[in-house]
Amino acid sequence: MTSTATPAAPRAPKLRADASRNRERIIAAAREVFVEHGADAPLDEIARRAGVGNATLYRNFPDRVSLVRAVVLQVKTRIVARAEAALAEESDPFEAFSGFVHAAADEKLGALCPMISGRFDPFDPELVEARTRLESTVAELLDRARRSGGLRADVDTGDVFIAISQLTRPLPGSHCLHFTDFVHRHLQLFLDGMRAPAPSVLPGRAITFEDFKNQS
Amino acid sequence: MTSTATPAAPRAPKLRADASRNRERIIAAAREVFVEHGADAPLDEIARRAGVGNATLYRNFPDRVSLVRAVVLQVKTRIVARAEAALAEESDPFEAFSGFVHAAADEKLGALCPMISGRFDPFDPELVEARTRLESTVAELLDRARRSGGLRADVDTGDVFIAISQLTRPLPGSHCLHFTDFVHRHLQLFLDGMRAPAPSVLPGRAITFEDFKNQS
Amino acid sequence: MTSTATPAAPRAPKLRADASRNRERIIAAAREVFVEHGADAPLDEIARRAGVGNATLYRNFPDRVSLVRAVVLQVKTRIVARAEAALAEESDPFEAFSGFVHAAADEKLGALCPMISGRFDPFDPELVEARTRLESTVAELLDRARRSGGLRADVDTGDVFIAISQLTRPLPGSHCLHFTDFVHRHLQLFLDGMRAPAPSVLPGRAITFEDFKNQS
Amino acid sequence: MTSTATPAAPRAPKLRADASRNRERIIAAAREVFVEHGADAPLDEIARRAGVGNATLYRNFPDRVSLVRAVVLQVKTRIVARAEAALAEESDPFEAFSGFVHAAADEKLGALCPMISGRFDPFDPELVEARTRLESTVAELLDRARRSGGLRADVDTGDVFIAISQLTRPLPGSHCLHFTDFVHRHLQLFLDGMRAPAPSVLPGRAITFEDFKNQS
DNA sequence: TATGAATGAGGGTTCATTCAT
DNA sequence: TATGAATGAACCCTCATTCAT
Repeated sequence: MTSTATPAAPRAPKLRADASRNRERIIAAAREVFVEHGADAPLDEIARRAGVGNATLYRNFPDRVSLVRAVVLQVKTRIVARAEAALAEESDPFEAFSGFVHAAADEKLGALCPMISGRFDPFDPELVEARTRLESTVAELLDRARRSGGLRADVDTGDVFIAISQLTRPLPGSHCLHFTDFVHRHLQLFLDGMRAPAPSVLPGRAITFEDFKNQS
Repeated sequence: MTSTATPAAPRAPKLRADASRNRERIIAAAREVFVEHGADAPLDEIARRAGVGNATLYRNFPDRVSLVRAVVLQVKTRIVARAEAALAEESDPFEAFSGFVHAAADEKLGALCPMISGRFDPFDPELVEARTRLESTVAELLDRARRSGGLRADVDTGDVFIAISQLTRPLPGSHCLHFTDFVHRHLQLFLDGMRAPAPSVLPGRAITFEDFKNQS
Repeated sequence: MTSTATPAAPRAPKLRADASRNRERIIAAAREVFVEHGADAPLDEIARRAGVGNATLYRNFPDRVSLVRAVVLQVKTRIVARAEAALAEESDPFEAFSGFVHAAADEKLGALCPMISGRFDPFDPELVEARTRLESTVAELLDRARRSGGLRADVDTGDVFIAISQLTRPLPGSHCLHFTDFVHRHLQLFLDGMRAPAPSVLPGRAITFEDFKNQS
Repeated sequence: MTSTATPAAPRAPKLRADASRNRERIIAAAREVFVEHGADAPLDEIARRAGVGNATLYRNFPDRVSLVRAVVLQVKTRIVARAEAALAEESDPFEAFSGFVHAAADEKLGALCPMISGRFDPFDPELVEARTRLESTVAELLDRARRSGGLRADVDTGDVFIAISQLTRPLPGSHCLHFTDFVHRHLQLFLDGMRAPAPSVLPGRAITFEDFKNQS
């Protein structure tokens, strides 16, 4: 499904079939390992799990940041797809938004959060594009939900993503895998807090992607 | 004599004045560094920031776990104090609870979350006592809020602490210190989601401390 | 191809030429350093003397025990060769045995003695095989010498190896390298004590390899 | 028994009773620990076992060498006593000598051997005196045995002490405490090899204390 | 190109020794 | 004087990264 038309690497000039396969396997392994062992996981472990030599990993991703970038990009792309699917739904706008949030959580966005410290290039075209698409799509979801009267007025896209990122981050000793149950439970509480009418005044102001532009 | 003045270490048998001072400075430094760099931060950095040699740190805390334990205990103790203060308030029960949550966030509870992986001894008397006091106090806060009609019925103490822990965890490249603004904003959204009447059905069941007893 | 030339490592699956060379150099350096500074000698010193980085040593021998194992195996193998050569001799059986003991001493068996504390896996196939071959060959040497009337009846293989090990251990500040002279002198005294007829009754019972099976 | 007239510290000007007791306890603990854990044993362990603070140990013995010196001196003194007792015996001269060797082994002389690397001052009066008394006493034992026709002519005091030292050194993983059985067995073989008439020609020449004067 | 091996820098920990009470 | 605490140097080991096949 993902491998046929990988939007993650649209500008790579001409990758041989096996090289491209290697690249994908490394990204997949990296995602797994990052989720399991955290962002400081040994790169050798990733290479091993991808079934390639460590030097192959370095050929594809000269440093850790560029590997993280690739993983982040892939996740972002998948989340955009989730958002677009939610937009296409016929259901109640708040429910569509709510469904998207739960779906995005399943992409383990939170697990990636600790990796962003690598300070990406803020002008990286691919990342900028992914972020832009993500923000506009989610903004549209929010707009609809707000107009339908389901969503309180004082929240914005940044609030949504911070909540998803934080509430889905794996707990440290997370061998407790039933932790997944917690996640959707608390996301739901957060979503309930976003419903109109607002029962309280929020401190600060609505957060947008502008507010953490340098972060991803 | 000296021990009564520092409620954080009431059981120290007989510690020399300077040693006790060092111990406190190490814990303080550890807390800072753990919050900034995570639980895997170099112990040498902690020692350096505390102004002691690294071996002094090891004398006081033979391994990383025991240092983390000390920090966790200190934070837990402080949060208990916050909870008790909230109980003593005269205000609306939900507001008291809400105020406690915001106050607890200021203790950087979230920063401790990544440390729990060290697998403490589940029967450690001091930790057990701190946890027990914490749970019972917060349970009382929740009960009052629930009885007053302010709090929805399907949440419990564990839900509160997971939310606080997760929402207050520092973002990775947290040079953005105005991130603190985010925290209270999203805690407030979460709190709003906990109000009665419940607008949705939560997945799973109410979480209590039992559900992560082995974790802290 | 390369493996046949080095009988010391006949089981290496496929080792690159330079890697194999490094491995041998590390073992050689380890043997030197162990003999000089004892089994607790810094591994960094061994790496330095072998002319490789310390991490290379760790790649080849993940822990100290595995390095010691390699050295022990090499020495054992060489001593077996000495024993077999002695068996092949035409001379008087006691002289053949005696010659073997002096030859084994030159392999610095004694220097290995302090290393056995590392507690090897008692079922390690290669070590077991080396020990078995060694014991059977030396038992044969002893048998012949005993049958020829040269050797007293109340000693066995274990007695021989303990004596060799102990009497050839380097003295602490062994800058006195003429110490080697001592060694053969005292081995000879010990050998003279093993001659028939026995002038005294030995305490305890004859020692075999069974008696320190767990030791090597 | 030993504490009443300690010849080990005859020149200490005026030691307070408790200070003197501390000194003795440290030496005793050091001997124990050296025998058990080797010559590199942590000094803190020795202090702990002696029931004193580590700084007290340093006050009495400014560095490791001086502590070792004290232990060696004590052991030498005790062995001299053994030799003098053997001289006083009425029995067959070779048996008297033989009995002394076994008795000296019980003083764990071998365990001290690894410690001598600390390079003592060769002119240290106390050490010189102990060595001189030891050598002359043992030389007398040897002379008598030689004259009685029991001892071969080509061995001397140094040969005896090297053999004792080496054969009584603890084997590395020496949790095997029945190892003690080995010791006397192999000492006996060595002694049998020293009997007259000599069945072989020894390499080198007879060793005296002169040959390792710098060693102890 | 892909690989396994080599490397050096850095963190964790221990211990001999010195300092302050 | 005797003590517990502090210190820094040394060692073990891991891992990101580079090199040679």
